Amino acid sequence: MSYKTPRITDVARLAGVSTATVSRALSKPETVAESTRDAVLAAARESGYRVNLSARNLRRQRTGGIVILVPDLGNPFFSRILSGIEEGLAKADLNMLVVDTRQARIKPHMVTNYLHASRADGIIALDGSLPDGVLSATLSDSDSPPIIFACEWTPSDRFPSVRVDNERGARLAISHLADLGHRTIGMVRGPQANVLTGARSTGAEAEMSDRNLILDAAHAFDGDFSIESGARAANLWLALAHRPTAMFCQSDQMALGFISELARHGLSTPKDVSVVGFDDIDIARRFIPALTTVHQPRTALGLAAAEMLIRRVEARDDQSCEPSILDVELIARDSTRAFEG
Amino acid sequence: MSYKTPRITDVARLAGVSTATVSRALSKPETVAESTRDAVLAAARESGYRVNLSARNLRRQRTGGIVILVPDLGNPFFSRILSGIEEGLAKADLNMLVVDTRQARIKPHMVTNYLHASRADGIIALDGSLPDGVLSATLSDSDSPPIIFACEWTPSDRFPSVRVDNERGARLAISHLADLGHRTIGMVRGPQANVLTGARSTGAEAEMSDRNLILDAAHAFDGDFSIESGARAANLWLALAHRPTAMFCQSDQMALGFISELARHGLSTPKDVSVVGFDDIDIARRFIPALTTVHQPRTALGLAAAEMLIRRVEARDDQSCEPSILDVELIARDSTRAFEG
DNA sequence: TGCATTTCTGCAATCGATTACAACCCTCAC
DNA sequence: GTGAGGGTTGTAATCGATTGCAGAAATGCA
Repeated sequence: MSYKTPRITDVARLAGVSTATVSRALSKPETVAESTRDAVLAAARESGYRVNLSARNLRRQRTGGIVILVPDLGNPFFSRILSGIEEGLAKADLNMLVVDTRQARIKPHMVTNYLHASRADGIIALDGSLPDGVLSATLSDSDSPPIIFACEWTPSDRFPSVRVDNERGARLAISHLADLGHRTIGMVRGPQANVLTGARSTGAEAEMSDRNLILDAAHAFDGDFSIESGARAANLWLALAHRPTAMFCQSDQMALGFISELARHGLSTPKDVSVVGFDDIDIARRFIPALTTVHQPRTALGLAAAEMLIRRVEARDDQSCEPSILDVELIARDSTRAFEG
Repeated sequence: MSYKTPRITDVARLAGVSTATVSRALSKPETVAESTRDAVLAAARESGYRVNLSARNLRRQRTGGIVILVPDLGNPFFSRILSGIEEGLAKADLNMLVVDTRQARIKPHMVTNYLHASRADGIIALDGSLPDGVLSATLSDSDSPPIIFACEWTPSDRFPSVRVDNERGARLAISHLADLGHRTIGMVRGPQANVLTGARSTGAEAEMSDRNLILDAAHAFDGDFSIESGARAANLWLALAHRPTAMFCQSDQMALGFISELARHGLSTPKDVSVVGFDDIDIARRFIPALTTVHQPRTALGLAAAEMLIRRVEARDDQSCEPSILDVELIARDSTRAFEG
């Protein structure tokens, strides 16, 4: 005994009205007489009616979904951001379509597929390094849905974005180390082309120069924000003849990898070197030593991104492109200590 | 100068054929003559045509999306599983709709919304603790899409699932500690009602009893798999008059929280207590000390779940309900050592 | 050449809801 | 009593693609 899903005509028949009335009673209740509305609602409940979203979306010319482009889903840095995004989207009854852009880097057309209005009503990109071709296609195609960047952004900055003040964060990190008396400060950078790497490097170097410190090129290592790249940097650091007494790692993951690898070689943080991270991921305050780092409000950032996007989806003419910049904060914990010259 | 998105009729006109032919040339190329096909493809390329998914889905009675129910998106444990799922779904050209079920616990109807065929073609639940009402509704409603569980499962086990052998994992953990000479072993459990808690507790206790060890009720603490609940357990452990010399924590996060909190009180692992975790999250091998734990193949698990679901979506009659059980492995690292009586 | 297949294509119905428009019923004021 | 105007409701077009069916064209075979 299997029943077909009830359709709007079934509800209409049951309530003794037309489908138009059912539709209105359900989505614009105030336009329908109370008695009719009650009858419709009762019929809907009785039959277990649920609107068919494909049909609604086709008619309304929308999809009810927002695509989230994530550089690497396996990276826990993104999980709280996604959580914030989901919270924001749920309010507007939008779904979150999560797409990992790693494969997409190889096959740009995979991403292009998502940047189309029939797939999603909007896009939140957590990945600033999307192929140029993809984005320009998006810009020129009048039919592509609004896109905004969160955390990262594009170098050209032609798209709206929500992010933290990365330069200031980096300055805070350097200030903290300099205030502790460190004079030779090294750095583990993110990927060369990454906008975050650029902003954090700029901020760090500006602060150092304000304080008459210089960044020795031999003390700056390239990483990719991952734990293991931090560990690799540690090995380079170990090989140095003159080691910096403090390190600014541009992500917590790299900081943890760095500290961990040093520990394997018998060196301890902060005794042998002070380390500052960036992000304040969940494990940072529970690591041993607890990591001094620059806090990013990740959930709030995701939420803000969702809200900004919703505004654009609802009012497509709002073309103001001001990035929304959230504040960062240095959290001093146990991975840094005063330099004892 | 803004162009409307081309529709199938535009392509048809351009290629000088009917919409039916365009549709076939695009989705069943072998049924169309080669010359016609070429003309259609050329017209499609020229006009920048992309199929409207709402229309296709309406007609085909599908949605192209799979809903993933995640207990807590902020928890990095899930990120690699999601990554595996995404990989599996992408092959079948299915989207991943991620839903956080935290709010849903308060508002069950929110979840019910997702369990409907017009929303998704299938469901992967990473949350075994969904309200009973929700699931029974799903079972009885012939129109709800296939659902499978990954990692967790339902106590009744009436739904297919993909998971690891949790009992065996727990036995491995206890064996490892017992082999190291520990005779009093404590435990930090997950939430009371959770199936994982049940299986891991059962396995651990079975192994202990096989070895003539007993679990003192005072040595078993309740947690919720989170870092902070591990830290709370550590404080209870500290208050104990007779402390177990080894602890089995039912999640890595709890193990890390436990070790971290002890460190704050000046105790060190494994010198003062040996600790085994469960999951092998990314940070485990980089924690200080590196965490001994039971490895779960999380990406593979997500991938397997996606593939199993795809099979069910494509052949709805396949009602075999055998859970697929993946293997676990104990990874001995530095958080455990021999008991020195 | 003539008839039977096979291959290819087009017509038109269909998926299920939304909504512009028109029609209707009331009430109320003059 | 009549017309204006507000409130409700129904009719039917529409969103854009897919596909069953039947007809047309091409091919095979005797």
